[in-house]
Amino acid sequence: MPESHYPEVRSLHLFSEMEDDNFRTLMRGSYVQNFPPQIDLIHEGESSDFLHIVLSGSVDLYAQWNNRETSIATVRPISTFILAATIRDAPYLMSARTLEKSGVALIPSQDVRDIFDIDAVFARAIVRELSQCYRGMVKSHKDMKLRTSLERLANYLLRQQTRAGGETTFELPTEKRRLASFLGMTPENLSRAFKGLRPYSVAVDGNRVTIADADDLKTLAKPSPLIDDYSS
Amino acid sequence: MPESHYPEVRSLHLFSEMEDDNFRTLMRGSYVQNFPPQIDLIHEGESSDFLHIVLSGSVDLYAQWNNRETSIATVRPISTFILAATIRDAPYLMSARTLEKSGVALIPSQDVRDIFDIDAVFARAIVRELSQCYRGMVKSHKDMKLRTSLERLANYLLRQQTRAGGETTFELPTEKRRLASFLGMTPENLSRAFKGLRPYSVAVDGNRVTIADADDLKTLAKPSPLIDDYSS
DNA sequence: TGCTCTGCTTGACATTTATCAATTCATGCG
DNA sequence: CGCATGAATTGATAAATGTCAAGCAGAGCA
Repeated sequence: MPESHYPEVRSLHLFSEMEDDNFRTLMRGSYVQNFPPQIDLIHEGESSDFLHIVLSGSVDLYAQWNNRETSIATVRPISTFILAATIRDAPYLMSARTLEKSGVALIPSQDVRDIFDIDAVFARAIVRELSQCYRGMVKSHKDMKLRTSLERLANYLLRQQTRAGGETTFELPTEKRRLASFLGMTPENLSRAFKGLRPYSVAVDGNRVTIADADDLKTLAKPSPLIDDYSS
Repeated sequence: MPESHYPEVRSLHLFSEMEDDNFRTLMRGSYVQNFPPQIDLIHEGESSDFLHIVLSGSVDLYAQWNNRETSIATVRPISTFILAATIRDAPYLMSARTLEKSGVALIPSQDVRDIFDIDAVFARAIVRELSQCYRGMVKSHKDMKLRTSLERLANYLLRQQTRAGGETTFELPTEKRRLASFLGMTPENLSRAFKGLRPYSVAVDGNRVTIADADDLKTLAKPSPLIDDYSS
């Protein structure tokens, strides 16, 4: 990997505190690649040869079974993905594809495991990252099992509004078909769900969403930090 | 905690390799308690004061939202739960209640974090445990999003059969109402789903399930190691 | 034995969600 | 500009799932 990329990788929680020698060892074996949109980076079931880091663009994590497919998460810069598979040296449970033109760093899994064994600071950082991922997954699971699709959409919109700094109007960061898959519904149903939110002051025009009265929407959505706050 | 319990706790992957001094420090601050059935041990939203270890009996992890409740996992001896909350010093995302009379060890979270910071072997063991939990959660999530309730039940039964050593007939380890909640359906629907599996050689009598022809059932269930193999 | 409790099952019905087909809409391109 | 493409929407319908109410069955107990 060219040294010009070191600072941005180093700025990740995962790498920011570790020994410089170990960091440089990790980087030396790695490389950065640019991918066009819609390229499969990894596929579930494969063995995990590299830890991946999204440096630019965005990557969709998804899974398939019996000819069905579902989107599980979107990874945005700068974060890692499939850390758990790398650590356990186990097969990927999810596939990953670029959503747009994206830069991805690849660090050999074996190097990660080696450094993990000798750098306690790095190991602790991994624990923090993993526990965050775990809790995120628990929250998604609760969202899925406890809410109807309309409620999931309502809460999703409120989260996006927060991400957009609380603006009344904001852009959906993703295609609607993919959003539907992420929310566990069909594109047709997502369309209807948007209409179903109109009585709660939600208006949609293309990718532009307006929530005129967030408090009104919250009476339906009933957001909870134990499901919707992805920062804790 | 009485020293008589040390060996069984020590036998956990999480503790088996760590420094003896550190292990004893952890144990000294801990205690063991016996609980009757249906006792709430922790409740979601509370701060995580203790890492819990199930020594005997069984514990249900569940979550609530808006007056709805769903069962997320069952913890059986000897395993820990809510490790991620302990490590992050964050609120519990799930509640836990005893399903039967159960013995539980409680280790102060602050002690776990302290030892975690000074014992690299322990930190690594935590990583392994956490990554296992994470992958388990991903699998549950895929199960939920990619399969119908009938398919989830079919695969659940095949997993239970494996757990029971592959016997044609085995016992459900849990109440049907809780199984329904775990599988993300109502008890009524679970009843109907069992009937729906009769053409696939599944017979139910109370808690006793017979799968006459597992291959037949598999044509419906299409089990996949990337969803159903909880050991990897 | 009968009683009571609780969980399970069943049936009728309502709601939610998916599927299929057709149409509209936006976008890029020759 | 017109056309082709793929996404989004809409309507009609079907399938899956939930809800409500009633009945059934087994466990514990007097």
